[in-house]
Amino acid sequence: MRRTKAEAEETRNSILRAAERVFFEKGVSNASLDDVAKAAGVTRGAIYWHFSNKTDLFLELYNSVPMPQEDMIAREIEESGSDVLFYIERTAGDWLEEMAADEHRQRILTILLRCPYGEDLLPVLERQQEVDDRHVALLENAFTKARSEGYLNANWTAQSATKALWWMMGGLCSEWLLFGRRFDLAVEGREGLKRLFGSFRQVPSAAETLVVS
Amino acid sequence: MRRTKAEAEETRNSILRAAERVFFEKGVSNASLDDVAKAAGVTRGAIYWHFSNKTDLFLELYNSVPMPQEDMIAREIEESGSDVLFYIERTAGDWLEEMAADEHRQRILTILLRCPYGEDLLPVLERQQEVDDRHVALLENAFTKARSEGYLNANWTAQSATKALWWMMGGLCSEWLLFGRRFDLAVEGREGLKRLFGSFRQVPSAAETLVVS
DNA sequence: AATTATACAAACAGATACGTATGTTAAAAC
DNA sequence: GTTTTAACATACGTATCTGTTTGTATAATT
Repeated sequence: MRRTKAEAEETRNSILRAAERVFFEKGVSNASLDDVAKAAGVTRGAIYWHFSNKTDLFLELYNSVPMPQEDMIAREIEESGSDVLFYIERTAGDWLEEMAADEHRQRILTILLRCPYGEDLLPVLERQQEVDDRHVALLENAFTKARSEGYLNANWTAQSATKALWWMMGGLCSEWLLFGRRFDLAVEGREGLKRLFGSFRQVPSAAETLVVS
Repeated sequence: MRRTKAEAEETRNSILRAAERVFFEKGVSNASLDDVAKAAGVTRGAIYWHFSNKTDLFLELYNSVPMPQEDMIAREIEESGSDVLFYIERTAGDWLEEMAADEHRQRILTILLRCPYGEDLLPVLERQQEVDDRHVALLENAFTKARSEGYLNANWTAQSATKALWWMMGGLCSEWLLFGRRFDLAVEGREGLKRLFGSFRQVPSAAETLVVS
């Protein structure tokens, strides 16, 4: 029964959403296209009409997730006049909060973390690495600005601060996503960020003044 | 052709080592028992003789990896008289170095990170969580001792320091293992540890006292 | 020395899962 | 109004993987 173009696009989207759930629950390589089809309320025929195979479906699923606009973030960093560190901390905390609230993102990221990047979906891995590299570069720029404006503790370089933050965020999210969300991501995350950025800011002389006074 | 008991144990071990390589390369659920058998130079008959199925093989592989003796670490923490923080930093750095040198551990950990913990190998996940929880508890004890002895900066609590270190180590290793070892784990790791522990130690008043005395 | 149990290999049967080929219906195109 | 074609469903053939069964040579047992 031929559907209208809008309806077809609807089924395509429902297949993508079903693939997201099924891939998340059973793992990409463990899920069959029939699982996805049943979850979407269609048959494998519909999947093979809209996508060429499972790898293609996975790639399209990966492409369907909207990327955060890095340009905007970069511009905001430029414009964040006073305390750059405060802005970075707030952005990181907000990102955690969005992650905790958005099951869509959680599933996509979990799938990406767990997926066995063997040969066929290697382009996904490479693209993911590009995105990560750009994010790290953005962070390092921000921390460099913070250092040049005297906000960064002498103990930290822009690079080491970037990596410390990046790895902490990564470890935090990995544990939360891969090991069953056993804590409140936003609360624990913001607490950790507070401490880490406290140590970024803590310039000894000022601290001494604080303690002495 | 029946082999002697020693030879049988040898083939069992070769199957386990082959499973480690194959699971690492193709992913657990994507690897067939025939792949493992061929990699081990046997047939599936040998595998089904020594193990009951793939899940059992995976569990035995997981059990075959020797656990670091926590008791010893705990005792060393107790005995580390002077600077507990220095000991923790050194232990963490050594752990990274061992990881970088031991391809065996790398593969096992990668498999564990990527494996789709669905239903059947849930006990593995739970045991892994227990191990992690004990490690975190050990760390927190050490940091508590560090705090009570005045080595820990007022900016950090024992808990927040524990989590910061834990997440940073986790993010570091996850990125290194899952995304293709694009940097020197030991060097970058020790650098990051140096900065983080620098901020742990940096306690103005105590440092002042130390310097003055 | 004969028997038995062990350590596998080889063959077999059943279940998926994949890709394709074909069928079907209704929306477009003319 | 007829034809065409898009959007699927259904059916088919095939490869693969699994679990079991059977075969077999040799070490261990008696």
